[in-house]
Amino acid sequence: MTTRSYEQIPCPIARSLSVLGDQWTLMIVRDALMGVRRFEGFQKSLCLSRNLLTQRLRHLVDEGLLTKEKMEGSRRYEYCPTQKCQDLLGVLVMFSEWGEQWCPDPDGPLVEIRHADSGQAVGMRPLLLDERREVSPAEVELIQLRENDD
Amino acid sequence: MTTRSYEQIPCPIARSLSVLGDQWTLMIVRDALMGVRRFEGFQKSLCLSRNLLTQRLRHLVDEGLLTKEKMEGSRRYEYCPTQKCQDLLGVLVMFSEWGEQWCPDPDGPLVEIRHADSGQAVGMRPLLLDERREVSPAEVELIQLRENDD
DNA sequence: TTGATATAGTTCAAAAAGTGAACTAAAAAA
DNA sequence: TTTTTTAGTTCACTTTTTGAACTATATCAA
Repeated sequence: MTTRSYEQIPCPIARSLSVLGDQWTLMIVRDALMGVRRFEGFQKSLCLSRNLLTQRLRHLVDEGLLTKEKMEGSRRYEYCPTQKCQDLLGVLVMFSEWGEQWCPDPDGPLVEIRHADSGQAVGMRPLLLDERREVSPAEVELIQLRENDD
Repeated sequence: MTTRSYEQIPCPIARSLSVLGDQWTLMIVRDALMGVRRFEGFQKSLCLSRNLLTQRLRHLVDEGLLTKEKMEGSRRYEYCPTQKCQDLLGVLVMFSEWGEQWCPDPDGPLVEIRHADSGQAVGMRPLLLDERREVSPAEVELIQLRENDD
């Protein structure tokens, strides 16, 4: 299902996409990071077929992005995002920024990225990691260090 | 092909993924941003079937992420990333950072994100947009403003 | 100019994956 | 206790993807 040819390509982007790069996984992660916890919640939010949802949730649990935990005071389970999953927030924020810019919703933004404490607007911006100084996205390069030797 | 049920979900992440969220599109974008320009280049780099590559390149041209341009001094064409495509660099950087952190390559990083002028390491970090101040990713929230009413 | 090779696709059959609807079993609510 | 909700499973059907072979230009080399 989510194990592709490009899993072999020695590149962190390829490795990420071999875990996340199918049609539904990132949408499930999105829901999980917005607070959805249960099977029916994901299914109603995304309208994907129930057997696929079963597969995808299992995949996310196997990959350590969700844990299936017994709910307190109940015998039912809920799917909780792990740190590995929460660390995808930046990816989703970038998708959101790109979507707002290049395929805007006529009714205005639906999702907001905010600073939890202050409620201020937050964006992901390129920063020189040692100086902690912001630079223009146009000055950022993606460079492949070695050749893929397979 | 890349037109999904969640295209209807009024969310910029969903809209982005309805354009980019299939198995190969983001890998083609990755290649394009690393300098690949031609059909055989993408095909050899990614080892995807040629007919799918044809479809995906057409899709990317239709969506305005690549242009098919005549090469100077030749009658052949090349696929060049547009600004819309270059604006996906931040998405790829986030995938790369996540991949390095959570599925590291035993042989060390293969892709580097650098400041073009100085060669310094760059990362995408959450910034309060008005103050231009960096905040912790843990303090960033993704909030859905309205309900999806379909 | 000719022949060889490289490039950019197309075509098609087989395999894999996704969809949608119906069904099941346990848990929770009335 | 009966009903409803939840969390799946099953299965037939459709769509996508794969892989291999084929085609038609374009470029190169002699």
